[in-house]
Amino acid sequence: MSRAQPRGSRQGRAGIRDVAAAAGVSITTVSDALNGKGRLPDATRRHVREVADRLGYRPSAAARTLRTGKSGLIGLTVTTYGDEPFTFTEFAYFAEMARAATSAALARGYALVILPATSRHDVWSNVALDGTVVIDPSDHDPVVTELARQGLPIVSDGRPTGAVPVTAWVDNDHEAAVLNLLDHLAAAGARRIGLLTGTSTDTYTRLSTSAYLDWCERVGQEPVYEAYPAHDPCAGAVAADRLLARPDRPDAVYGLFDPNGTDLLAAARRYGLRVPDDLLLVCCSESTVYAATEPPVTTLSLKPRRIGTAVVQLLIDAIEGIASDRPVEQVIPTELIVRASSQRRSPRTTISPPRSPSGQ
Amino acid sequence: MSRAQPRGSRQGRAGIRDVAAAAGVSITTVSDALNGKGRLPDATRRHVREVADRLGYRPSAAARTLRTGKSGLIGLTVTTYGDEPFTFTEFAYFAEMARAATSAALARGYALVILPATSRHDVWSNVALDGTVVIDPSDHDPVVTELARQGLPIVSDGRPTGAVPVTAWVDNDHEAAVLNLLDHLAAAGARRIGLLTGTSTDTYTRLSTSAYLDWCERVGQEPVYEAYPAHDPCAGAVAADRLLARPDRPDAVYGLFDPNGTDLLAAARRYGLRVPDDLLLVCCSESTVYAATEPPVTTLSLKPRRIGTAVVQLLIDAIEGIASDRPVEQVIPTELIVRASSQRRSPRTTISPPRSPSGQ
DNA sequence: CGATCTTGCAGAAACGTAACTGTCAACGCG
DNA sequence: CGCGTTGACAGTTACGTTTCTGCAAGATCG
Repeated sequence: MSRAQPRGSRQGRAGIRDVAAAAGVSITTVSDALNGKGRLPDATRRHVREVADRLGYRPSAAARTLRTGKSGLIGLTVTTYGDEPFTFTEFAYFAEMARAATSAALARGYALVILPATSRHDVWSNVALDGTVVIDPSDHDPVVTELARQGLPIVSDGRPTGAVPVTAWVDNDHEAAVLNLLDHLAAAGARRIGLLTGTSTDTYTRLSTSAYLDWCERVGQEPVYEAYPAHDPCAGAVAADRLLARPDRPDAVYGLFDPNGTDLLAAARRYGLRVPDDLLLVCCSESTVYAATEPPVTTLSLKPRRIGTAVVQLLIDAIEGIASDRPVEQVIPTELIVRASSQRRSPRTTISPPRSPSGQ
Repeated sequence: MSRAQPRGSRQGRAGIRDVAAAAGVSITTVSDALNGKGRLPDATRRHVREVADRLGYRPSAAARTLRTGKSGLIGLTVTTYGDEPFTFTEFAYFAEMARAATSAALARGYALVILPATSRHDVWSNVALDGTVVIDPSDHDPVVTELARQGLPIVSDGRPTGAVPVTAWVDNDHEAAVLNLLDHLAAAGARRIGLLTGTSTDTYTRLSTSAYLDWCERVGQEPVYEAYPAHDPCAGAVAADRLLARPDRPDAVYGLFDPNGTDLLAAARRYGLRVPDDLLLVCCSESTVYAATEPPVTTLSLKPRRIGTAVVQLLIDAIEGIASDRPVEQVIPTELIVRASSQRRSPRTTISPPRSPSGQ
């Protein structure tokens, strides 16, 4: 008894052995009582729990992680375009997605760590992760490669290209979404549909653009598009202007990125084009501002909340070794929220009461 | 796939003792060589480093955290309104702030963990934090109290009210910002300024509203305001409509929340009010869409990037015990971005009678 | 030339927890 | 009455680091 004396470390927080001493039991009993593990009478369990509460005992997360090999942390990696750690343009999408992902992780007892793909390696290796969500991984992302080499589960938002070794992925059917959207515009009377796209090579931009080109070829329309670096908001306004200034000006435009809607509206005003009478408009956005613009703009929603939730569920299933019935390759349907900007005959009166945005 | 098993005969990844064995040195030497700690000749350092690389050795973050007591993780706590883990309305602000915070943390070797204030306690105690950023802590936030009891540094975005024990805080001078903004509107010709505010009791809403009331009393104007639950985007549109439907309709409005600008623009159109001729408009927003609306809307920016950076710098200073010269209570200036919506002389209007009270 | 100092490294003690392996009494059973 | 069984714990080891202490061998010095 005198041998196992609690050292003079009264300074720090109460440890498990302080609780054991105060409760008059062994460390094992405390651990079992608090974790509901061993076979103990309820009286002992209650007693230990009460003493632990009284001492304000909190188990050390580091020690638990070291012992069990599970940290309860999952990484959220964001691809980067500029020198900033996050994507700027897709941020409404990312924000919603991250929000849903955090929510879903939390519900299962995990926390999310934000880790830009370009971050220094020492930061990555300094945090114990149980797995990672990767948003739109590039072809030979060194971070993903390294994580896979460590044997960590990886789930990506966006289907992986090339040899990216992911455990599972979730994505929209971008091609189908674009084709459907272009058909919608054509049905509304568009004769020549233009595209506002990006110069980067991420999957979303690439698939959407090639779907547009395919569609053009199918219906025999000459492609009319402008590409700009999507991370630069000013470049988007300039590109919108350029698109409407072309001699072969389109009578309908689809913008791939969130701010394209307002930029195109502004450009249309500058050229005296009425929307939707002279120009039909659709853009991909998760923002609710397009419900209240003049006119309201039809948007394509990628359902980031569903994606964020699905990605996290798949990842945690993989971490916990659960043989879930969820498919490891999930395609989330998109939603076209049709508003006045893509309908030739607008039924809206100017005095209609505000409507709640559909979706969700 | 990659089953390059070093001769350590250990099942998992290579540990420090595998490196030591492979390099023919002791564990101490490996640790010192990799961390640049002890006194070793460069030859040994290089050799150890090379062997570690060859084995793909990554030190265990959990073990390091357990030993050193530092995890390199800082929490980012977000107050919650609804059942979702994040604030919805202030999300543009939050997104920018979180982005800057992540960036700043990363630059100093730390990573950010997103932890909603309402999360279950076991998640909080399951992650080893070195400190926490708290956004707009409420009066007796149990999470903050618990973290403070553990002796963790806490820095808040928004000055703490009551007895919230924070190490430091960063905030805007909301009162000054609102007063300045109202003066700006009055100088532009506003006779009766309305306010679109929230029903929640967070510091931002409270301070801004009381500043508005103070200003009204000072200049002798009857307050004209509508309050709505800020987390509900639909309620915002309704409240904007109500505000302009009042018999004592204001000729200028300040909206406290991000979507108020587009909602007010839409409401003004419904009532046939021209902006800025019949109605001056300002809203608090970090969004760039207001540069491209019709007309462009004057916005108040709270400078979330500066706040996020400042908060993280203060927190890491406190964690590392650096006696920095930074003040522990920082006030970040706001910026009023003046656009057409708050200026009476508009180049586009040709024959507008000044202030015709009712539209149509 | 012995005493002291430096250099270069090895041994071992923590860090706080979870889990495996005893131990000891009470108990049922043939 | 002997014997396996079970309940209720205690002892101890291992997780993978960092770091404090120790200890030879060579360098320096009075």
